[in-house]
Amino acid sequence: MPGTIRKIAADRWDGPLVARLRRYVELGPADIDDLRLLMEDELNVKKRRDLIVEGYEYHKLCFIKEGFAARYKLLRNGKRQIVSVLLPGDVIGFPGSFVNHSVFSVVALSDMKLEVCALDDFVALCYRRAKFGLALSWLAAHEATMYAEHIIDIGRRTPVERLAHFLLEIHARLAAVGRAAEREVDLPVSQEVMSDALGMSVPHLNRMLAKLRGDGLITLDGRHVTFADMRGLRQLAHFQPPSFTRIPAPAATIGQELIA
Amino acid sequence: MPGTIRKIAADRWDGPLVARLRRYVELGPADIDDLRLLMEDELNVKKRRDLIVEGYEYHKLCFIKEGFAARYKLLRNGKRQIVSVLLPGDVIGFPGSFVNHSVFSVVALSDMKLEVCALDDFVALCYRRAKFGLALSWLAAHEATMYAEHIIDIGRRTPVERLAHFLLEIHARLAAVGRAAEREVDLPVSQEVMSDALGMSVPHLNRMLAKLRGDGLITLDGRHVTFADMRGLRQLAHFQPPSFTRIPAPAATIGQELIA
DNA sequence: CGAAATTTTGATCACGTTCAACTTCAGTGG
DNA sequence: CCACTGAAGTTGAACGTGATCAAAATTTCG
Repeated sequence: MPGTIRKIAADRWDGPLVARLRRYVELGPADIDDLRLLMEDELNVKKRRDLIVEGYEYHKLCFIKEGFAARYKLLRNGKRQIVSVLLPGDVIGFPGSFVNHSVFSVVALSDMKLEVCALDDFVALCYRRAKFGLALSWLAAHEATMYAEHIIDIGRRTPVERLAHFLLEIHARLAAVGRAAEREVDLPVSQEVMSDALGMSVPHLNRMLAKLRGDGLITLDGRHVTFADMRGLRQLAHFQPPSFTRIPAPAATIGQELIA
Repeated sequence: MPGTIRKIAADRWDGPLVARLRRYVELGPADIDDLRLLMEDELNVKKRRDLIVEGYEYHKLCFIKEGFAARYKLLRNGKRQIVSVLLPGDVIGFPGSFVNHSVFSVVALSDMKLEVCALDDFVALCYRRAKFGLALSWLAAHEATMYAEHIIDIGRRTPVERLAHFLLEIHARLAAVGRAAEREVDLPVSQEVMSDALGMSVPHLNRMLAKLRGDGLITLDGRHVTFADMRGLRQLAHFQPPSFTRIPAPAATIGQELIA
């Protein structure tokens, strides 16, 4: 692998954004420099703060460096449905920044560190370097896949299965960014959040948690989960993490990386 | 508006794909030509045929010219959850073509006409014209928004509300491609499909349909729905269609279109 | 230490599933 | 032309699951 020295230099700034995009596409030093220049701001957000409020305009992309958040909608009857739990490496502002009036709200579930850039600036970069537009599409496909799995969860899985699936998903996603060990996780969320994500009541969620424990599939210590029987849990949840293709390199312009 | 003659010529071929992408971005004659060249095939598919089967590789994008389909997953217990109903102008292969082994299946709900292109070819085009990569992102954001709304539906709306929301969504989407009148739709799907989409049993769906009829919100004649009280239905369903931003034009290269 | 948030447990009951039978309708072949 | 078939829609009765409400136990945090 040539150019090692330059590569390391550019990597000095490697936010969660770079790590995330690298799952889909090769990024050279020039790419990373471009990305860094895009960032307007490093933002610190306190727990329980609303980041995006339904009905307002919001045209930024925020990349989570640290902390957790939830994308949700509040219904007239006071019920809340959480659409997705956001972890380090995830993007806030998708898909909200693409519509005129945000349809969902996002709230910080813990203190957070974010990197912010304007959507318009990102789009401008995409025009200059098409690979970023593609990376955004891949990221969107990833997001959509998780949403779809969430639909399956809520629609046709029983409450225990749902919970099992949720635990495995969170574990897999945290492990993918190096924040979880092989067979354990610290849950980033309260039971209320889980129940709002999984479309059930808090007491029932609690009982299902107890059931998983009783069946010897997990052990619990506060919010620390240990997967006692990963196989059994996976089977119960029908869990199989999707593996994403990488974006093909441009055919005509091989070596573009080196020029940059 | 200059260049009218060329524009009309190019517009002669305007599949549902062009109409769909135009919701997000300006397309010039050169763009449309490029798109047309991409298309490998026009495909006819019979009702009940599987288009994508879970677990297999699939790396094409299909644009629906005519007909309906459903993206779904079958669970071990025999239950089926429909993730989304696909209408003319929609894309088959998203997000399935972005993962190594498709997680969902797609089945034709009616006879269909499709335009097919290879994902790799589309990606190659994106490298040449960045706007297509962005268009794909926007389309993906649109898809993700619908999925998210579907999660809300199943998770926290009551069965009647869910059904009402479903009817309104299908109506709005069909109207957007000119296949539905102001206050009526021909449902493209059976009650079994609806129940699998909404995560309830067929009998219950049927009763909720009867309830909407009884409450004077809709009238039914076979699969022809007339919205007797659109306001009331919208309120019941908390329905508000998202409106999408358009992709900003490239700042530096105004007039790029003319060169092409 | 006091106050608030979170987790746990219990009792009751409505809602929606399940299963079953029956109806209606479109297509098909005798 | 009508009987046959299979798919789709409709209705009913019984059961079980998970929501709801309430309260206690526990932890976290100001």
